[in-house]
Amino acid sequence: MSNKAITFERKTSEQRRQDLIDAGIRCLGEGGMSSFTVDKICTQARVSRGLINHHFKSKNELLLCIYDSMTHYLVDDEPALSAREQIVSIVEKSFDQNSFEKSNLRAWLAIWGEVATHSKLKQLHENRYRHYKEKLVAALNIISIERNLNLDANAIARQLIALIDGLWLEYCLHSEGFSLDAARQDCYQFLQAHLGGTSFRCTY
Amino acid sequence: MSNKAITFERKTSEQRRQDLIDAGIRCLGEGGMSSFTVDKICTQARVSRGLINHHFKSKNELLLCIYDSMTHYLVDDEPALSAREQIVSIVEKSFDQNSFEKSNLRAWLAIWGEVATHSKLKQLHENRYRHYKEKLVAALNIISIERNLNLDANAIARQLIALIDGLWLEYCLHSEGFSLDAARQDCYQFLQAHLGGTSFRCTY
DNA sequence: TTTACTATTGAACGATCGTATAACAAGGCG
DNA sequence: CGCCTTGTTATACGATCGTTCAATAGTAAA
Repeated sequence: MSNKAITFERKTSEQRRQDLIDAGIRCLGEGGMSSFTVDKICTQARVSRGLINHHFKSKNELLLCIYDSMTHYLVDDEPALSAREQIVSIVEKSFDQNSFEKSNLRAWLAIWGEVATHSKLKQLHENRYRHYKEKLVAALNIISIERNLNLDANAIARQLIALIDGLWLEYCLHSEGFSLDAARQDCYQFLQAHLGGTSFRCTY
Repeated sequence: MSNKAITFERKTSEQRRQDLIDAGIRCLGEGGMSSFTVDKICTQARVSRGLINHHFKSKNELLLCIYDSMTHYLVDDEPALSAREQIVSIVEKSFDQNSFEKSNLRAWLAIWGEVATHSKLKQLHENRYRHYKEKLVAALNIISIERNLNLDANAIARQLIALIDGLWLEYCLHSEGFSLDAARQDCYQFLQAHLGGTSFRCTY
């Protein structure tokens, strides 16, 4: 009975969901939204086609779960950090070796392209973005008060986010002459110019 | 004979190509790459489905022509302008009322998502980008020499492009609290910080 | 008017899309 | 063992995808 031929691998629902999420991200990274296909996702996950609709209500729900999975690392708060450390943490996470990788960036690009269209995805994205930006603005305001700078925290946050996303975009679309360190330095140089001092030149 | 019922409108091949290009851009703007469908494009262009493959070798060739059309305005050189004026021109064009519009941005986003995948589109995009960046670097170098600044023109160009694209992206994905003037000011503030003086604060 | 050419339509094709569903396999529990 | 729940496969379905092609409408030249 233990030698009986096993025709398929059986997993926990949660495990299989994660498999499908990972497979979906890989598909998005390889061929964008046009590769985000039930067929291709299930092939990637080494699973029969019908399985997606067993673990997810629809392909769209899978996409939402994928977005959730991809943004999860941005949400975990570390309240123990100082304002400056929080900002540094955001920059470092953005250009971390793991996340700042071609296929991951392409997956992001594909999702961004859908955000404008899908209302639920848009809503989810706006919530994440708001949380992300508010965190940044709060940290900037603390620094502004600490250093008596009278900053326009909102504008700086907007510019920093734009800079980070723009650097991602540039790296994703034409990586020649690009490096993580250069991107990091671009951000710290920007922060230094606005917040003064050498407190952002450091390596973290 | 002049009163005979006209069953369809006949146009020049060139005119019809442009119609299809415009329709394709509109589709991309409305629903991203998943709305870039022969059916929808032809409906937009008020034309029968078969016509795309008469005027274009394939849907992919249409996409390349669309990219060409969308980037055309970036390529036209105006050698009469000074270095500073060239940079100002780039910023102004980027946040011009016509190009900086939701549906246009969404079309760009959709195309960016495809660039990573399609080799021909990627090649075309890299050429355009190289030309664009070189123009910027050259102008920055001139200013650097004029003002004795010893700039890292390459880094500044990279950052400025990232800032512009990132602002586009932010506006496209969550436009709340965004304005063209704010984006323009962000760019000029950035330039002022690096190039000094008040020469980039001006209105153009 | 005839002829040649091109723009246009509309139907058809095979392929692939997302989803629904029936049949089956595996494991827990009585 | 038999029953029940659930993970999994395989197939089928209608819709839509991009492309091809024969037929038709309009225009310009002969």
